[in-house]
Formats: sequence, C-alpha cells, structure tokens
Amino acid sequence: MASSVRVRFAPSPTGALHVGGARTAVYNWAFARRNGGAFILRIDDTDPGRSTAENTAQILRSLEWLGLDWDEGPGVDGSFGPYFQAERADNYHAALERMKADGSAYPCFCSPAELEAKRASVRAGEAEGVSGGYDRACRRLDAATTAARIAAGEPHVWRLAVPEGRGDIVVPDAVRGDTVFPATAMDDYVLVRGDGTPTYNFATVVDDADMQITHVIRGDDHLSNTPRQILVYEALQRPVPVFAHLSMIWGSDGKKLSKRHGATSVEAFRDEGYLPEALLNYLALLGWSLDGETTIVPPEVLKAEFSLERISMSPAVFDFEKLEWMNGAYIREMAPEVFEERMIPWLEKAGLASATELEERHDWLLTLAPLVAERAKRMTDIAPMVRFLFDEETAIDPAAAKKVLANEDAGRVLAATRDALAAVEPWTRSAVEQALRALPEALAVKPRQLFQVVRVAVTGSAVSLPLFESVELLGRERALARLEATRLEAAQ
RNA sequence: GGCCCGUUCGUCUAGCGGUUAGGACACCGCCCUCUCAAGGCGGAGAUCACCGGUUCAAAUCCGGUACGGGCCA
Repeated sequence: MASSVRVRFAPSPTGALHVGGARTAVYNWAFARRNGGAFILRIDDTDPGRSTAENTAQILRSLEWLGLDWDEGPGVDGSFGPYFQAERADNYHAALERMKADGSAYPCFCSPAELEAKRASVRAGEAEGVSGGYDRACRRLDAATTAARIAAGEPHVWRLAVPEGRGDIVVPDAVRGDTVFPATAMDDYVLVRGDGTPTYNFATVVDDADMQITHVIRGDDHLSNTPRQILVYEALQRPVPVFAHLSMIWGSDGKKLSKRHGATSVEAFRDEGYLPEALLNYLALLGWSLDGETTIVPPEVLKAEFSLERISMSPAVFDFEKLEWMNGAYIREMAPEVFEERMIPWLEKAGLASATELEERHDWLLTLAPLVAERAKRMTDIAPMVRFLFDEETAIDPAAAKKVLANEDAGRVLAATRDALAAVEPWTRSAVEQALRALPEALAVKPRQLFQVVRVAVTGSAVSLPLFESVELLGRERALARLEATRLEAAQ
C-alpha cells in the first residue's frame, strides 16, 4: 500500500442509523482496521431542514454501541476537520473558485421554466445528443456577458463543464471491477445552487478530496453518480479514489428494507435484545464472506481479515432468523461471569430486581447465568425465563395446569415431593436431585410424569429451566410453599 | 426513455474451466434428556435465470434475452 488508507462513513442525520448504513460503516471501519488506515466519520448535515442534533447523537451512539470507533470525526480531532459538512462551506467555495478559474465550472442563468422546456424537448426527441436535458446554452456565453449578468445580481447556478471530447469514464471499483460510462451521457450538472449551497455530488467530492480519502466504500445507489464525481476530481486535479459499491439490503419480499419488515434502526435491534457483536457479525456477513464456511466472525477477526475482494455483488435479503440464531450463539459462547454482568440491566428493565439487589446476590446470579444463556436467543428472552425465581408466588399457566395437574396422581406426587424436599440437607442442587430422583420409584409413577407435575407447581409452567437447579435457586421455603399451594388446588 | 449494476438450495453464501456444486440459517428425522433449549448424527432442498457461442471440458469466459434494482430524466 503506497499511501496509507483513509476511508470515511458519511451519514446524513435525517434519521436514525439503520442497518443498511450500519453495514456500510462496518465495512469502512473493518477495511481501515485491516489496513492500518484511518476511519473517518463525517456528518452530512447539508440539509438543514431535516438534519437534527438528536439524529446525529443517535447515529454516534449506534456506532459506538456497535464498537465502531472512528479516528477522526465528531469528538475526535483530526487534521482534516471540521467533520460536519455544514461547517465546511469555505472548502466548497474554494473548490468552486478553482474551477471557475480554469473554466471547469460556469454560471448558468436559465430559469426553472426554461430548463423544464429544454427537458421537455429532449423527451420529445427534438434535441438529439443532449444528455441530462440541458443544452449547455450558458456555457457558450462569453466572459464579459456572464460577468455583467452576475454583477447585475441575476440569479444563477454553477455548472460543471464536462470536458469536450472526454472519452469514456472508467469507475475503478474494487467490487465490480472497472465500470465504463459513456461520456456522452454526462450532463453539465449543477455544482452549486443559486443560494450558494453545494449539491451532494459536489460537496462529497470536495470533502473526500480534501480529506484525502483513498477508498470510497458506499451504497450501490451512488454508482451511477460516480462518473459525475470523477469529473470533479479531475477538474480539481485530485487523485480519484478507489470505489467499492455495496449492493442494497432487501426485505424478505425482495424490496428495499424498510420499517415494514420490522426493526431496521440499530437502536431498535439493541432494544430488542440483540448483542452488538452479533449484529456486527451478521452485518459483516451480509454481503461479505471470510471463506464461505465460517459464520462466527468476531470483531477481532473481522479487523484482521476483511477485504474488499470478498464482497459479493448481488443484493442480500436481511434474514432476521439467522441474526437471532447468531445472537444466541454469541450468548452461549459468553463466559458466565460476562453474561451474568450483561443480564443485569435486562432484569432491571423488566422490573424483577434492582441492579444493587442483583449485585448482592452475585453467586446466586452466577449459578443462574449459564442456565439462561443456553436457552436465550435475545436478551429480552431472559426475564420471562427467570421471573418465577423473583416472584413471591407464581401464577400457574392454565394450559399447563389443565394438562399436567389434572393427573390423578398429582396430589400424592406433590405431597411426597414436599416432604422429600423438606428433608433435604444440605440445600444443594445435587441433594435436591437425589431426593427427587428417588421419588418416581417410591410412588410408582413415571419419572417424566412426576417431574412435570413438580415443574408446573414450582415454576408455573410446563416449560422451564432445568428442574433441580430451579428448585435450588428458588430456595426451600418458596419451593415448599408452592408445592403445598398447588397440591391444595389440585385436590379440589 | 437513456445509462449502469445484479441473477448458485426458501435465505446468507463458497466456487474464480475439469467438484458427487461445499458451508450456515430455517425445515424434517434420530440420539441425548426432568420440560425447553443446547449438543451430536442424518435427511430433504440448487436442471447454477434463459438462449446461443468459445473450449476436449463452462456455474465459472463472451454475446444476447428475460426478470429485478439503481441513477439521470
């Protein structure tokens, strides 16, 4: 690598960071890390009407949550700031001045009505060879005329003068290879609007050039604009970066992913109990592969192995089920102490206990953690699974009661279990297990049947965490109380 | 309408001239088992969009068509 890699992610704060944008950020970040380069975050807040500080804050929060740290950008000083486009007006003016000076930009005085008329005639096929619907009329105005009209305060925009006789424009794209666009299809598009603000294509190039961006990794939707942007790099006499255009992310119906398909903002995934490392992994693999075999790619591996060459070109459908599986995989692989720590906020949020209370019961919680980790797919699955351990009494699921407790043996099973547990000493999982395992034979009932009756009485449900552990964690007092209460109820 | 991009199991993908077209999610069995999970084993699932061409040989290279998508109008 001749010069050091510099990549950027330039979200527009007109909404929350959604998974499509997040994936673009992931790829930029991973590419920078892989190549020892810089990952720059630049906020494209050029639309004052729709850009808000809250959105910016949310985007930063989402990126931080995902673990995507930036080397330059909001909150991190660099030599190429400011990192908010709204504060970079001077740069756009300077660039325009340079282009005015050598004639690669020229003023256009045509009114909207005139332009519409030109476009209409192009559509009608009356103006052959004119692309983009503009006939370059103002480009033919002489310098004195334009100077006079500008001096007179006549409204005007500034257009790019596509070089005469320019050959085909080649977009160097690391994902798709070189993509060729005929120069004849390029119009003298607007660089700077009548009010002096730069258009997207112009501002982006000026910033990318000024910030010495070497690789532009972005969405597919920008591919068609790239030749236009290359023309600006050339006019500014700046090196053209390497591009990498990412295909879109679709919903299961083959349409662009939107709210209709479910959660799409990064924060929504967070709130739904997804782990940042799992979402990062999933997004990384949505359009990129390590080797075609590996599915668990932790951040460290991504940082070490990411490459543009292994990005796929076709659109990918976002598979919520696979993400959920992956999230479960990350939960299962977590060290018990780590999972214990991370489940605390979710228990607190569910109103089961305060963080302080939980921290005081560290050993108890650490015993519980692996039982839950093995079964949870998302962090939101935790509370329902453990609620019976926190409530003083537990309501029995009617369906479970009907199915399991209606059994004619239920009464004696519950009574015998109550007595057996009352005698357990010391109160440990293995002692509880020993006591319960001896019961089926003594009562002449099937083990499965007995355990289900006890499970429903103790946990309130026919589906629960493992029984012996559940009984142990619940504590003798509450276990006995529930067995007795259920016995009385079943007897009626 | 013009230009550009894409197309391998339902989904994410591997494949970069010669493979029984591999893996993962989901699905279906079996095993394990106190329920549920997890785990193990196995199964089903892709005429590689279509049609031509190049080649001894094409999912892989070339052209066209179709269908999706994008940008500009």
